[in-house]
Amino acid sequence: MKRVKVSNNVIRRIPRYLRKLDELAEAGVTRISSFDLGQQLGLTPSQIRQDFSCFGEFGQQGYGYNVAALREQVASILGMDRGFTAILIGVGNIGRALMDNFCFSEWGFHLLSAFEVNPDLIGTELSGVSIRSMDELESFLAEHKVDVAVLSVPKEAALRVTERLTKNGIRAIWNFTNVELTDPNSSILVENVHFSDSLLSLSYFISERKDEEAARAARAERLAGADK
Amino acid sequence: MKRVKVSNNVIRRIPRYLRKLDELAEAGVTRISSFDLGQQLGLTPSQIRQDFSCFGEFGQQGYGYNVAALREQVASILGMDRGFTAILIGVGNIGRALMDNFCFSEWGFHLLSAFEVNPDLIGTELSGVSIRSMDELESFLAEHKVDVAVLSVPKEAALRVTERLTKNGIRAIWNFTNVELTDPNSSILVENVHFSDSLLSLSYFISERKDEEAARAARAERLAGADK
DNA sequence: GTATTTATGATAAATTTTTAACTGACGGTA
DNA sequence: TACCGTCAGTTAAAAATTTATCATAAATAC
Repeated sequence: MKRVKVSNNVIRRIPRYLRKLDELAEAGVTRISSFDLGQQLGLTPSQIRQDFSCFGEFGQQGYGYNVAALREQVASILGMDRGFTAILIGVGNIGRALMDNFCFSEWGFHLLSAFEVNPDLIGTELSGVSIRSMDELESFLAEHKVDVAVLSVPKEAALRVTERLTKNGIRAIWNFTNVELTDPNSSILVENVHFSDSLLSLSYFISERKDEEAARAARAERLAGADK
Repeated sequence: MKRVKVSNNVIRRIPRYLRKLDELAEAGVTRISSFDLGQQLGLTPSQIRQDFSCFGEFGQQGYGYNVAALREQVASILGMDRGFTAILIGVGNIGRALMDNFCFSEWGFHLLSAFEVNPDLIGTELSGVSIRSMDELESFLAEHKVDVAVLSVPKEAALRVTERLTKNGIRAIWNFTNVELTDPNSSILVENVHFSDSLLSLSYFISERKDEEAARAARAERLAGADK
């Protein structure tokens, strides 16, 4: 597969393509043009063709894209076929929700184990994944190749645990804590799921809309006043 | 406050500023320059000044920004002082995690109630928030001004619930289901928290890094071969 | 079998976003 | 109180991203 330097914006769109393609396949759609795909995702056909062209030529002139074939290409671009492994740290509410509801294998990941400090949980299983003591973390990492650590510990523990992880070979963290782990001069990959950032963005957009509506109302008011 | 059309990229950075400013305040820092703030966030000073200039003049030449004052400005930009209200639909794992761990009020939101179909949960409380039957949804919405619906129902229910919500006046959804709700020709604001998208982006970056390392190793190999 | 339509991939243009440069206000200091 | 250095806000330049255009290949219709 072609692998030139691809912009961040493109990469953030690829998972959306995957999701849409799965949806199309399920609906029995076998081919789709960049135009129709764009319609469904709110993107221009140009952008879609440009995005895919970063990785190769997956379409056919006069036909469009084969849904199943493109889906496989996209999955491969994202590394879903590489058998990445993960461990989860912190079986609190979020950790449990992930273990219970989030199907790691559906996205190409293998969740090897979870780690906890709560003695009531240690030794038990959740969705077929064993929960180990945090004391076993280092030895486990020494024995297994782990690509990603899912960090779902309380805020206070985040930095301390991160240090233990990186000291023992972890080079990618999926971060559910509200702590900014991203260290500019570190080679650790950190992917943040900051709930608060997301909600605050939404809060901004709602505010913006309310302001616009208020301004529109005020204009209408003035106009009505000038009329009489 | 100034409110020109601000790009999406800017808006996505504002919550990060808020988080960092809170962190600085907690550490006792009272003033900060765009240069230092940039250092800590991995952004250029220019970009930070440019971002804030979309909304007004919050700094002082020769001094920098007052951390506490800027924090309040940023909070106001995001609408945190507007007293937005929310309800939560679906007290499954994710819903429970949000009610338990996510402090809505910390971000200016008031979580009025949750809604569930499971009879065991209906009538109970979680973190001081009452759980009502889904049957009461319409009447509740008729009686309360609700700005945001937090959608944490199973995938299958997502579209059906969304329709009920929008039919009853909900105009903003914080979506935790893995369903693409965003309808291009709708005025409903949807903010998605797609775990899978996030993980797959990380998966891409890990793949990219592995490929680079493999390529580097191969080059070194060839060089060593040419040497002898 | 030929013409016509469809729709890609490549290239070019337009737009947006980011970065750099500049001006001048303010604070610190002697 | 006058000087110097700092640093915000603004303007301009550069870079990146998105959109439009075009040439052409494949599919479909006749």
